[in-house]
Amino acid sequence: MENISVKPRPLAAKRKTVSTRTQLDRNNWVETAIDVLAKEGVTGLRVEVLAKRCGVTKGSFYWHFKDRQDLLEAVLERWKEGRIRDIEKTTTVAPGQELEQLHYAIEVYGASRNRKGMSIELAVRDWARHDSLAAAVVESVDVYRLECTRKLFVSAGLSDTEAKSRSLLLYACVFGLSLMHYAPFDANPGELKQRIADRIVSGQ
Amino acid sequence: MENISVKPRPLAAKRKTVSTRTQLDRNNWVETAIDVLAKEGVTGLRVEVLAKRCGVTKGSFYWHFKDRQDLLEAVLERWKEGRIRDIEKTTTVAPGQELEQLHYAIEVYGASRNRKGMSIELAVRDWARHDSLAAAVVESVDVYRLECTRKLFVSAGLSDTEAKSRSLLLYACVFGLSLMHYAPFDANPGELKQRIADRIVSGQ
DNA sequence: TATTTTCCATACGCTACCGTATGCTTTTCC
DNA sequence: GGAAAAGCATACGGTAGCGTATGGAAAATA
Repeated sequence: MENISVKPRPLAAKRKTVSTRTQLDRNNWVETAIDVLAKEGVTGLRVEVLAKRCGVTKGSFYWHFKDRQDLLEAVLERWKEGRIRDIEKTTTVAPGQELEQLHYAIEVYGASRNRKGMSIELAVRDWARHDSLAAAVVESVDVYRLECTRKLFVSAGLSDTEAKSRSLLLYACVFGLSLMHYAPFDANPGELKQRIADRIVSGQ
Repeated sequence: MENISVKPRPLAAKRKTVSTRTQLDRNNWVETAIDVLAKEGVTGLRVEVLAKRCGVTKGSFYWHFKDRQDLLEAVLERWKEGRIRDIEKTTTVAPGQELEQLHYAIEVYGASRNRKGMSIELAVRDWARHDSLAAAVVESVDVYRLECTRKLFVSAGLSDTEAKSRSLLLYACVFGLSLMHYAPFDANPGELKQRIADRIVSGQ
């Protein structure tokens, strides 16, 4: 006797295009989550939305994660690690190259390139305004960043307090610029940014 | 024949404490909405939550507003008006007082005082990252702010491009500082801020 | 005072989520 | 190749939120 009710047979090939790309792990989920975080913010980080984006159902999600909070914590942890590595890479420099490196650091954050990175950054910071764990993570990253940049300024010859001030000014300005919409204010934003960067790293 | 099922009679006095403070209008809703916006962000702006906070039900809400979007637009409009007025007040100054006024503007935004205002500011800016109307409002406010501050710098004697640069630096720094968590970075944040403010408005 | 208008409560259907329970495949390991 | 474990689908109950419909109370007006 044949099967009367034939199921649609949701084969693995149905999920992804061709290659039977199954077997998701925590990393895949976290990466996808960070993608969504960049675009939608933390409130867009929904279990069933992520599942659809991964080509599976939430049955899979709850296999890898205890609950939504478990994912959120993993996202924060991963973001923090990535930032720490990035900071170390950006602020490690040969003697004499400190000012160039500072200029470079400013430029990397700005505008077009690293657009996704900045979206994540802003999403996490907004997240931190309503969540104490996220706030703690942001704070630790901030302190680490400020400290690394401070050392660069010190190496460049600035006094200790002035170095602290410049370091804070640098990051405040970088993040501040990223959430302003000043395109119609000036026809040549490139020159403006250059002047601002100079004022942050150069002089006295 | 008496009423078999006697309703609990939800009198007006049930809503607020004593004074029968009924009769909400659009303004009341918008003000409450901005309060919630400051604390929860735009995603916390829920119709039924607002209603509870106003001491009424959503039946009232949908009397004053077409839908949730209608409220959101009213909030944006009101925020914009308030900002424009505030900018005009802050940047209108007697000749010779420009630099003092710029210092004052920086100080007003910073830290403790005007805490709520900055919360709203950040909430609207995050909102603008996912909503084109909010983005347009933020942009118009930004351009107006930048322009007003630019004039102050010009009046203080700076060149036109330098004034633009400083104006942008000022607001970027103000907003950037507001979303950083740098408390453990320095024991004396007051001095740091003072140095930063000096670097923004003074020199050359 | 009677009637309209204003303002709000209540009840309803609908969708989007979360988290759990249960069973079906596929892989792993013996 | 068969048992155990891993990985996922499906179905379910529950909450929160949006918007509509409708009736009732309160205020304005005649």
